[in-house]
Amino acid sequence: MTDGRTRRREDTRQRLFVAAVDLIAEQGFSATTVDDIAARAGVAKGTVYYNFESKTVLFEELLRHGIGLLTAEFRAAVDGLPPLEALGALVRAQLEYIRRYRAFAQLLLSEMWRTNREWQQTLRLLRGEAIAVIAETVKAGVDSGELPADLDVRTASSALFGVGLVVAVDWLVFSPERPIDEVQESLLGIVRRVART
Amino acid sequence: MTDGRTRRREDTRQRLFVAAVDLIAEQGFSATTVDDIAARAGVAKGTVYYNFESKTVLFEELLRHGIGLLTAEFRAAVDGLPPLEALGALVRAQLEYIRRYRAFAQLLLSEMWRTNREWQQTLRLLRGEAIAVIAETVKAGVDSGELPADLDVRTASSALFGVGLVVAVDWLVFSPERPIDEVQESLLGIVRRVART
DNA sequence: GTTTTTATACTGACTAGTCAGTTCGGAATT
DNA sequence: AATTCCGAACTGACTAGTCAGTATAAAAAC
Repeated sequence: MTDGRTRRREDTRQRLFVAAVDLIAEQGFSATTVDDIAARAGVAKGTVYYNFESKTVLFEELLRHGIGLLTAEFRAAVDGLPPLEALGALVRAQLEYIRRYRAFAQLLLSEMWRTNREWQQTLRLLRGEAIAVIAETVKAGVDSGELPADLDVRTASSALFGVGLVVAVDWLVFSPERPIDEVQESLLGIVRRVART
Repeated sequence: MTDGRTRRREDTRQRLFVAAVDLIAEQGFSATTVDDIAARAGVAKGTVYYNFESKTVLFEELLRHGIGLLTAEFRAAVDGLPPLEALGALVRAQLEYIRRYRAFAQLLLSEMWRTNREWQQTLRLLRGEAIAVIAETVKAGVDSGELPADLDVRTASSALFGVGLVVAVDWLVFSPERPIDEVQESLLGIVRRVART
């Protein structure tokens, strides 16, 4: 499994992911060509098709990979924490993630609300997995009375997810000169205020 | 000015705008072909190029048109109101707008944070105009002490703009069965809580 | 009030170019 | 020896933009 060959191949796939993420975040899926992706990854075009069935499949696996990481970080962040603190930890984890994988976040934001695309179903599913972690936390908070009882769990969870994404990416794109810690503070402030019973 | 010819032409342009908005909202700018737009508008492809210089220019004029409407509604909404009420009026105006032009809102959300696109500069400028109205209101509120003094005007304004957009579109795409009034209420609730000094 | 002219609006086949995906012999890596 | 990658040529479907020609309002001439 981790012999030289598989490692080498994993490395190529990783380089293709990185190249694809950067380009698609900038230009969108359709405007990004497979030739571009191969060139930026420093790889021949044939290699792309040796490693991935198609451009669409490459993108889908990319989404799976990226959101999988995010979901894992969400799970790790809330582990064992009481609801209110878990909520803060989620915001921090999301921003930490966006800071690290800004291009992927930008890509997510741009492709998340699309309809009528081949991979839309995949994206919807993955989004659900990430939000489920948030929803569990919110539900626990509402059940235990630490969060307002009138809070609608599903709405609040997806709103939280989307708002973190939009505020952080907005900052990165339109005010990149500012430290992202400020986003974190103001977002935490907002969430805390809203979470007050 | 309003003879048969100009009216007919205006009508054609309007139909092209509507067709383009719907398709681009669903598929994105690059994935939408000029043939598609023409077909949906019930017009020959040549007509698109008779009325607009290029696909990009059509899109830019569409953005100008759409955001111009939004900015005008913002201006009308805050007119003469004291800061706190003006803030609520802005939220309501934005949601009212999104309810009416949902495809345009979806399109905005998807294309807003792109970089390296020909029309990116235009979009950035237009976004600035809309946010300026929000910023004026927030600034007046901070100056008069009705809003927290530690509120950063620029950040708060763009956050408000983005959050309204993302929450509303998220709702439209992922929970369209719910009445949008509920979004308005919960958004207003959030803004009110955050605005508390 | 009818006919002729003109300007405007539209048409759709056509061109020139692009891009996803294929193919495959050979080179490099393990 | 087997796997992985290279690279370059090729195909076929698709797409932005063009342009010569048509239709039709309104204005001009009769």
